[in-house]
Amino acid sequence: MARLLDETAALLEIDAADPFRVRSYRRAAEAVEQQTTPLASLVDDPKQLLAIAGIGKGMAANIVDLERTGSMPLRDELLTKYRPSMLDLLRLPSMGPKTVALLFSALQIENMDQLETAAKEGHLAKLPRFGQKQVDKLLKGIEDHRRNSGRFRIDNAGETADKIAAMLREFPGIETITPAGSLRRGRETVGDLDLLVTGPACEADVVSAAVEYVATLPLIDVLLAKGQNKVSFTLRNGLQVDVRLLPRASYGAALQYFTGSKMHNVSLRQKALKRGYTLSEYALARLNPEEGESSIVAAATEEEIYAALGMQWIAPELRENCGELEAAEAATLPSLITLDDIRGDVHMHTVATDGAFTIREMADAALARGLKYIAITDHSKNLAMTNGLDDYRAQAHVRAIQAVDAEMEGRIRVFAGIEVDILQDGSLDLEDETLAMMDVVVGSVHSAFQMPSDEMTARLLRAIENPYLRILGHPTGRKLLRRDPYVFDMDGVLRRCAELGVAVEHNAAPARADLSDLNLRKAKALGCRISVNTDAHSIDDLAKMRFGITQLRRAWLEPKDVINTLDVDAFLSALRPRPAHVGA
DNA sequence: GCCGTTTTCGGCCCGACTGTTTTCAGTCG
Repeated sequence: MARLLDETAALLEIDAADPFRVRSYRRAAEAVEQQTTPLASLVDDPKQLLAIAGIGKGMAANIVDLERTGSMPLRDELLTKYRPSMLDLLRLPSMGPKTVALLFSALQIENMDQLETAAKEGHLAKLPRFGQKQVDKLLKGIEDHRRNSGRFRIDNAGETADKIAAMLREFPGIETITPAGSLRRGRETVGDLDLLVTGPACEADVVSAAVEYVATLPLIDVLLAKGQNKVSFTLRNGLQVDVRLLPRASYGAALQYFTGSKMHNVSLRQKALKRGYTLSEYALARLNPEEGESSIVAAATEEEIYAALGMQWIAPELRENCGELEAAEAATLPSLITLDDIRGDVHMHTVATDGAFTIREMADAALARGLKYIAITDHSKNLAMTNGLDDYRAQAHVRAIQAVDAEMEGRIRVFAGIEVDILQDGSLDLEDETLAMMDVVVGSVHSAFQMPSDEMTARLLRAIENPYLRILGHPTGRKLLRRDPYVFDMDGVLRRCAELGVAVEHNAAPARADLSDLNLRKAKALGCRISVNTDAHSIDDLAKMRFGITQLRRAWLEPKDVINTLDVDAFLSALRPRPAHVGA
């Protein structure tokens, strides 16, 4: 529904509608996307729809139509004038609604193939604002779009940011480099990289030399723009990088501004205006300064700016215009979970299956990271390609893990576990006798392609009834940028997990970002015990915990919401109790 | 199309860069 509303906004824009009307459709799309209760249940009660900020009478009617019929009159009408394929064109660089409308009215161009043909055959030249440069840029844009229209994983973008930062630091007088944008906000993926740079070399009178240095970095594939203090370029993998060089005095304002999100900033600026200020990327300033009074109120740090607006400083992960501004005004922001709060990591692999290190090596590495307990959870036999453990090997592996636990002499506890496969019918692929030996049984689905949603739901519901299963591992099976999540009744499964005391795992590895922040909020609301684990296959993977924490923070989670923050004894008793007949 | 300590009309965030417009429109973040 959010996508349909967003498309309608784009079509309205192409139709040259009132820009504020367009914005209201965009706002409604965002509001719809943020809902944690199914819209179907709100449709029958208009009061609940109208209670959502950004949804008024007209939009509520649209939402009811979308829910009941899958479309709405305005969208249908616009689609008789324009084509859905024209929306793809908006993704090309320097292509906005006006240009798309012009191309359609003048040359009947309605998709990317037609645009490419027209560009190559020189038909564009007769249009206003279309010189050779514009045409070249467009052709390059089409090529890039086909090669790489996706976003980039946060860990890969982070590594790239580090690499560029190291090069920038070579320039004398560049001191501080901070990634902003969605990387700083901790989104799972980023569309581009925003790097803010400051230091003596960035002061207004000398900045041009530093700009020149940035614009000639050897890793640049295409230089897109070079301004007084901004350089934009793409890398060979298609990632766009925006570097901004700013004086110290306004660094906080710039950091706030370029961290976003857009909707957070728009709301913040509105609040500033109501207080008689104007906020830009340079400063928070008085609208009408008294004679002889400086207009600048705050600019050097983010803390000053939020404080001057009567707010607590807001962690970047929360800046999505999702209630954080109101909470900051009321001083009721949550004390978000941090990496230091994490004491255990209970999902990892060793050389016994598809890991790269031994039990002892994993334990030593975890100890070095300050963890108090871990669980070794290698694969079970159904994952033959990983050399998965059958009952006999799994039982021997338990004894090997217990031996390492003894070797560690209490410096870190090493629990015996297994990542048991949940089969098609919802049963587990090891005997109860084997599972009974495990401290931590993580149940995971490893094959669910094209399984209907209701079968998948039944499979998970049956699996979590097994009394030995203590953690539902990477529940959605999602692999970011590679695979769609398994589709099932998420609410129903989470609710049953909460009832049974089965913990739900948030897999910290960026490639396996399982529970989106939305689902994490749902899990919390439904009373689930949430466990964050790295699913480490090597000692380096243990560092990925920080990406998991970022997603937890985006879901407004505090230490008490995650069981891995507990001491070892409390952690074990937070898990579903093991069946009584196991004995002492 | 939404919204209200300026409440049913008249506002709605702010600035930089590009290209080719000789004064600024369109795009972008």
